[in-house]
Amino acid sequence: MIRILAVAWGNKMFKIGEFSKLAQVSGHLLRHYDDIGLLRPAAVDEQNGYRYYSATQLPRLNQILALRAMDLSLEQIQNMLDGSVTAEEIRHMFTLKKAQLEQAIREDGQKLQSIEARLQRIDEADPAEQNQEFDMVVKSIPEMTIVGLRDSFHDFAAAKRCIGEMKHALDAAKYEVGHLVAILHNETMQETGHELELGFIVDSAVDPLEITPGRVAKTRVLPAVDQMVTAVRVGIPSSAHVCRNDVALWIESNNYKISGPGREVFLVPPFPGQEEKTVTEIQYPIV
Amino acid sequence: MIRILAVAWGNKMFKIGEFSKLAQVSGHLLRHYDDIGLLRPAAVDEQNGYRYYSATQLPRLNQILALRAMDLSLEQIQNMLDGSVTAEEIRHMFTLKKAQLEQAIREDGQKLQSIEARLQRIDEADPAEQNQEFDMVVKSIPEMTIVGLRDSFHDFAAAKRCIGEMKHALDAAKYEVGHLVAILHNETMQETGHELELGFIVDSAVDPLEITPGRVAKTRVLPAVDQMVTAVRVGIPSSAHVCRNDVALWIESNNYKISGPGREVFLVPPFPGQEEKTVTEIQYPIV
DNA sequence: TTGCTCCTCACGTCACGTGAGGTGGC
DNA sequence: TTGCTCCTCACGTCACGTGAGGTGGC
Repeated sequence: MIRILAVAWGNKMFKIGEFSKLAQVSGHLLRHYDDIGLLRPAAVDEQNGYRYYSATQLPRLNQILALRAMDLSLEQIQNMLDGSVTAEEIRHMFTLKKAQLEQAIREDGQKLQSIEARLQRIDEADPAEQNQEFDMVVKSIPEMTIVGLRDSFHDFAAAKRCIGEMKHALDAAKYEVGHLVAILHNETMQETGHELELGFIVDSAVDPLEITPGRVAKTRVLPAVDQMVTAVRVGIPSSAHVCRNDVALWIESNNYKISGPGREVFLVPPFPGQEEKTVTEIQYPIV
Repeated sequence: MIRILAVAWGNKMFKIGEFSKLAQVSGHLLRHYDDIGLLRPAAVDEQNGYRYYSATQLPRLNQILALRAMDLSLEQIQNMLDGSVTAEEIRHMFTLKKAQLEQAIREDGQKLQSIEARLQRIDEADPAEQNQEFDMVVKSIPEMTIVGLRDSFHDFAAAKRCIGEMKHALDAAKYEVGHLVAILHNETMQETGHELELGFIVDSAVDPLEITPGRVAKTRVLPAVDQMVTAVRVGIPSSAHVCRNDVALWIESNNYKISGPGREVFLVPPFPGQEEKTVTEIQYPIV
């Protein structure tokens, strides 16, 4: 009697529903693993296609689940269990996955910080003034070449005049130029006495060009920046400091630090009567 | 001349390629956002379907990118920018996302720990003995009812005898029973003097049943366990302590703590001559 | 006989990336 | 004219979940 039971138990096969309950997984998962060859049932009824699993397959299923819980792909798991990769390769897979997880955690931490900063600003903001949001985007900016000059400008009008003269001279010399870029070389964001570098983006170096007596526009290569906070605003240029303040605030509350001079790229430059249509991208390199 | 330029600039439209370079995104992303209505081009050529974007659309694109960088779905972003959700709902979305990110970070931290533990074991292991791996899976176990008894057993044979008697009595009483469960009530994993609870899983409560004079099997409800480490092994029961050691090691190196008595579920019970086919699931509740 | 379980498609998920195959613009 | 850019499908990604529609087993 006992012996009969023993044999029955020893060969006991589970239908997919029973086995899935044993292992706490869905039947669909088991069918999926069968489809991709990750865990084949111990037996399949030829007639009706029923899958039969043995309890001795539980360790393998658990192995799969354990590796999956470490975020390995099913393909990686399959290779590991098939023994088609060496122990050294397995070690490498784990090391790689470890690095990926560390990266993911860092990135999620960043996201978390921006959300926290955002929530704080929502709570602080006067509900009446649902302020025009300047959303910051961090991106990397490649190296670019500009032709221009660096000088100290007493006020905004002086800079504007210089830009006009420079554009005029460049047009006269038949140079094809791109966007106007202003680089803010004074650390403090004060209203007057700006130390600015003004230039136009060009494809390749050009010869120095005298704008007015004593003022010469030269080619300079702006270095690539790996992490640049970026905000685009539409509006008159003289109100730009408001946006710059927002950028500074954002940088602070997202735990970054400014690592170099800021730039302003005039995507749509200011023109008489159309100043409010000016489109500027404010950029600050950060770490 | 300048005025003409001004008008030209003010209306300047970018083809998708130019605009995508400005914003540092792929053309495909822009087409996708057009398709789902998230960012429609300022103009579309009826003839050839060319998309034309204005620089004034950059702020919106940047908003999208900024929100996307916080892991919000495009659908959520669309609702936020359309103003079809209230400020309060927006706050809620951020709060929810914050919680999700915190959760993800915790989970990734766990995964990281299991991988680190695994790497350490790979490095420590004797390369000769590519040891039979017992992979641990953490899952939650629902409440279950068993009929059985608790006693102190001097050795394994005594427990085995008791199980046989119990099964016999249950069969005689025509009770349908499921798997055999052993609950290990002594903290130290010593070899002798086990304080054990032995029982069979049943669907519902049964009347107390006298097994041998003085020994009565009673119904008891095992509490559900939220986090249970689980390992399945195939092999003779008397070597189970090896696996239990592995479980303990795993628990320790994954920074968990045992929070209650361990269980052993005999998925395929030991039978004479078939002991090596025994399948056991070892379970320990953890926090 | 009646549920219950099992089966095999086939589509949906999420935010695009990667071609295929073709046309318009300078 | 020749590249270059643009267009619209359509499929792939990853690990299943969710039915649809039908059959076998006790």
